[in-house]
This record gives sequence, C-alpha cells and structure tokens, in this order.
Amino acid sequence: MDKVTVRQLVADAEEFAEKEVTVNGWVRNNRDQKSFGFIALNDGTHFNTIQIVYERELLPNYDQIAAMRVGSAIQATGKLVLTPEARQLFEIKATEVQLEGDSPSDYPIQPKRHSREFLREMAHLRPRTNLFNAVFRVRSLLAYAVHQFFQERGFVYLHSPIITANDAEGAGELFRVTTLDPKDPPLKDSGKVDYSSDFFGKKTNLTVSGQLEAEIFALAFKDVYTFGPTFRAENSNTPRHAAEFWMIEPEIAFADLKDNMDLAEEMVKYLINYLLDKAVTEMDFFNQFVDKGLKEKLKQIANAEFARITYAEAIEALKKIKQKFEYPVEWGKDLQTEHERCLTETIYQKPVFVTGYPRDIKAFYMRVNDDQNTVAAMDLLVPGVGEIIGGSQREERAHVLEQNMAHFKINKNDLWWYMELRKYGGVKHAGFGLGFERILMYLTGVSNIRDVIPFPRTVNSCEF
RNA sequence: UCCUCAGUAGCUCAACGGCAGAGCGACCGGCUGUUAACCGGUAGGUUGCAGGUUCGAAUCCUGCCUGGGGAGCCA
Repeated sequence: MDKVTVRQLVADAEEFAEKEVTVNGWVRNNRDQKSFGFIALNDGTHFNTIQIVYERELLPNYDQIAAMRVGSAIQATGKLVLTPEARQLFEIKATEVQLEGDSPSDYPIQPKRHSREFLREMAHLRPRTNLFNAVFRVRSLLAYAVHQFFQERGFVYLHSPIITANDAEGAGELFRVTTLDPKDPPLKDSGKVDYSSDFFGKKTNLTVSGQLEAEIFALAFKDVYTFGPTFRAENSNTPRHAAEFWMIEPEIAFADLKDNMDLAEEMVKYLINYLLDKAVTEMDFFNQFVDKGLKEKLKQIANAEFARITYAEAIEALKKIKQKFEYPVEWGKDLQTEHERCLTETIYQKPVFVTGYPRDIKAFYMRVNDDQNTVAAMDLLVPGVGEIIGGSQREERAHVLEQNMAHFKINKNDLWWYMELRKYGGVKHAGFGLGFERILMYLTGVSNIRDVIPFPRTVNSCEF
C-alpha cells in the first residue's frame, strides 16, 4: 500500500482501479449517515477533491471518522473503485481512516463561498480554498512558462541586483536600504545624513527595475531577460498596484521597436496557450466562477493580431468617438485610464500597442524619433487590466542620450557606465517590462492584485 | 494622497429613530449513495472605536480606525 497523490490517481485512474491505495490530505467536507459517509479529500496535488466512502460495517472507528471536521489532516486507505455513472470519476472505499491532525470547529474556512476580502485576512489558510489553490498553481505554471519561452529562444536569464545605488531612473518612489540607526544617523557638517558611513558607503535602495543592468547584458549576450522581485514605495492604493511585485524585463540587441513589439506579442500569446494547455482544470474553474467567457476571450486573443497604433492615432481615434471623458483628450498629455480603457475595450476590443509618445512624458532612456517630438516607446494595453507592458527602443546615440539626461536633470556621472555602453560598441536595442501579476490577473480573470500574490505587500499592509 | 461606498452572530446579509433577525457554518439528533446533501433542534451579539443629539440610537451628527470601488502614479 504505497502512498499516492491525487494527481497520480486522476492521471491513471484505470491503472489503480480495484487496487488498494493510501492517500494523505485535508478534509474539505464530511457527510455521514447512519451506516456510511463521504469525505471530500484534497491533498494539494490536484485542484479536485477525491471522495472517500466509509462504512460502519468495515470500520471499527466509524464514529470517530464521522466526527472528523473540515480542515483536518487524515490518512485514508482503501480500494479505488471507478464510478463512471457518478459525478466523480472514482472513489475510494475506505478500509482504514486515521486522523493525522485535528481541526477544531472554529476553522474559518467553511464549505461555502467566502468573500475575497475575508480570505485576504487569512493568507495562511486561503491556499486551501478552490480559488487560491487554482490561482497559485497557475502562478507557478506561468513563471515556468516565462522561463521556457525565453530559454527556448536562446535568451540568457540575468539576475539583476535587488539592492542598487541607482536613483537616477525615476521609475517610482524608493525603499531605502540602510544599516544606519534611524534614531541617531551620522551627520555631515551640513546636517544631512552621511551615507558614506552606511553599509555600502553610499545611499542605496531596493530596485525599481532591472532594465539598466539588462541593457549591459544585452550588449554582451544579445538577448537577455530578468525575472525577479521589484519594489516601489508609491502610496498607491488600487487593485493593480503592490509595493513588492515581480517583473519580467527582456532586453534585445540589434533590435528596434517593431522587434520589441513582435517579441511582446509572441510572448503574451505563448503564455495564454501554455495555460490553456497545461492548466485545464484551473482555467475551467476561472472560466466558470471568476470570469465567464474567459477561455473564449483568451483563445481569440491568442489567434488575433494585436492592434498597433501611434499615440497620435490614438488621440485622433479618441477625439472622434462620441464617448464623453472626464479628462480631455489632448496631444502632449498622457493617456488617462479612461482613454486606455476606451481604446482597448471599446474601439479595438483586443490588446493594443500604443507607440510614439511625446518625449516629455516618457523616460530619458527612450530613443528620440526623427520628428524630435516623440520617442520610440510602446505600451501594451489589454481589456480589463489596462497597461501590462511598458517598453521602448533605447537611445543608443551618446550625444542624444546626454541631451535627454540634461533635459530630465539626471546626473550623467552617476550613470557613467550606462554612457560607456554607448561609447563601446553601442548598438540599437530595445526591451520592455511586463508586470508578472498584471498578466496573471489578465489570464485568470482575478481582478485584484492582492489575490494573485501569496502574501501581498501594499501600503499599510505587510502581514504574514 | 484625493473622491466615494461600507463596517451588525464564525461567514454573507436584513432590520434604517421604538423588543437585534435570517440563511449558511458550528454543536446535538435523524436519514442506506451523498457530492456546497437533506430534515428537526440548540447555542451564538460591547451593532468597528470614541464622543454627541434624543425620552429612546445598529439607525441621525462629528472625529478616528479598517475594508471595497474610482482617480493619480505605474508594471
């Protein structure tokens, strides 16, 4: 009587038919009658529960089994019986059921629907529920798919640093990393904190992006990607923002903005197909209980050409449409959330790349277009979630980059190494940042980022 | 940070100035195939916190706390 997992049993039910098996797991539901009862058991290896049937005649501890409560850990042994006419494929006729870990009657997870808000307060128990079981298995699969996509294409995986002294990038508010005593920091004569006596001898923070380091590696390995945690200390409280999230940042050399969009589009489609193929049970669940029509929508997107428009065309299209906006549409201003939603949800009804944004509203490292007014930036907007990718072709011309840095008031001495990439064998290159949780939300239909991160860190919240 | 809505039993909610309730869950019992089982019964409350108005406040007012949604910032 070897122990088997539910995953093995589901995969080879016929093989195990009429044989004795032993399973370990947690009780999801237990219903007893006068002389027999049913336990719905989940062992974590498969989304579904399996049914354990126990009978008074066969089991001396029948009353104890009948009293096993939801949440208890048990071990059950019995014969696997195929039940083609019933709702489940098979069940186990128990010959022995032992309690491994009791669960008192105040176990908060009940065999009923719970609100996401309630479960969020119990991040230690919510993985045992259907929704979060599905979400976090898919999260694991999706991370694997990301690596597989890039590795299949010969990209080199770069571990960009998590602690960095770059504060020149302006991608968001920074979390300071320090070993100085906050109550009594060393001070310079000017009264300012003397970071030269801090751990690294300078002011350091958690990374807001691995992009600049990825550019270094792209100009050595040609195609690279980073995939790691990213930190932003923004005081933003929305269903789409977290202080700690994971970001995927490919960077490709000898490549322009079109190559960049091609890569992004191919990647999004690859990830969709991967999940539809490898997470059938979970995707069916999302389709049925989280976002009706999700699978059909994703299939369409995997087969559709993403729209590709310029910022100027977007402005034109938004001006033409009858819909009223709270914020006026005007060249030179960034697209508001309502504008982005209109583009992707109303006008195109599919993912949309918007390129060629005005120079002033984008970052210093983006390549200036020939018109001198716009840059080779691209955002990918998707229905429901909004922006999931932001990227650009990078400015490879040293003198233009210097002008940009001056314009954005960035000290080029701090980024001397970034400048040298342009000096020694500099070449056109491009890349983008994909929010891992954002695409996970998009692919599962789960609408709050706190529900796709195991232990979310947001403003005023760092539990578990 | 701003706007907005909401906090009542373990959970989801009702009561909206006059006795604090239901469903689910828990507990006890019944039931020979259940599968978010079903049937009967029992217990369970500082109505988020602090103050105010009133004969009387879950209900009206003020402040605070917590959570949801929207905006900004972005991935």
